[in-house]
Amino acid sequence: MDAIVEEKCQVDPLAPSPDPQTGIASSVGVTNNQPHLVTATNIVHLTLPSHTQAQVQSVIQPNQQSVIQTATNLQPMLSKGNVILVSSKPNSVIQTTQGNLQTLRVVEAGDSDSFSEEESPKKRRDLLTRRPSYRKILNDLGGGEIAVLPATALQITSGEGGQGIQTLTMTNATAGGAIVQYAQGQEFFVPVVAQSGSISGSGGEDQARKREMRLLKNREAARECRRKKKEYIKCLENRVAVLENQNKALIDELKSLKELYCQQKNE
DNA sequence: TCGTCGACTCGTCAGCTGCC
DNA sequence: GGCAGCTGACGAGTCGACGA
Repeated sequence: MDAIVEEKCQVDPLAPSPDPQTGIASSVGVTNNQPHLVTATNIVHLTLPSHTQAQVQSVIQPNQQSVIQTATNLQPMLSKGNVILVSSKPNSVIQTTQGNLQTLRVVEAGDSDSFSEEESPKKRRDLLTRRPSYRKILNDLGGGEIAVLPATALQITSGEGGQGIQTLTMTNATAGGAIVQYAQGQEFFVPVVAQSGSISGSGGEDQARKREMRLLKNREAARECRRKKKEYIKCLENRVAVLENQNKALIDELKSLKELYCQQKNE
C-alpha cells in the first residue's frame, strides 16, 4: 500500500528549516516496514511500502509529541508537534493542510466519507452545543481546512501508487462557479446554476427564481455543513484515540518508573 | 407478510454571525 | 442595515431489524 501525505499549507512554525537548495526539510528513510517520510517546505510525502500494513488515519494535533502508531507499536517519526495514528486499510491518501497549526486529513480511496460508526450521530449531536462553526472549530483543532478549488478545476485523488492526483477542467463552468458533486464510483454531477443577473421576467417570476436560488444554495450549504460536522466528529474521535494512546503510554511509563524506584529503594 | 420502531438522510426554515 | 453563509431544529421519507 502506498500513501501520500500532501501538505498544502503555510509554513509550520514548528517545522524544521528546509534545505535552501532542495527545499527538503527532512527525510526519513524506510527500514523494517517503516514509512518513508520526506518533508518539504510546502509538501510532505509519506510513502508507505507496499508490504506495509499501516496507514495514517488520525488528525494531527498541535503541541503534541509526534508519533506514528502502527498496529504493534508507537513509532516516533516526526520532530514537529504532530501525532499520526496508523492503522491498516489499503489505498489511503493523506492530505494535510495547515493554518497556524499543522493538520493531517485522510482521504480514503473508495471510502471517502467513512468514519467510526460506534456511536450514532444522534447521540453525538446531543453532545454538541452551540456554537462556533465547525470550520472555526476545525481550524482551532487544526484538522479541518477545506481546500477550495476554483470553479473551473477539480482535483481527484485516487491514491493508487501515489500517482493518482489528477486535475479535471470543467469547460462549461460559468464565472459564477458550478456546483460539483462527486461520489466514488459515480459520474460527476454538474448542475448548471443560472446567474442571477441574467434573469428577465416579471417580479413574481423573479421572486420565485430568487427563492429557488436561495433554496438551492441553502440545500448545498446544509450538505456542506453536515459533511463538516461529520469531519469534525471524526476529528474528535481521532483525537480521543490519540489521547487515549498517549495516556496509556504515560501510565505504562509511570508504572515502570515506579517499579524501578522500588527496586532501587530495596537495594 | 405486515406493522412497528429506531436510525439515518435530506430538504427546509429560522436565527445568528460576519462582511460590506 | 442588508446580504450571504452557517447551523440547529424540525418534518418527511427510506431502510433494516424484529416481533406477531
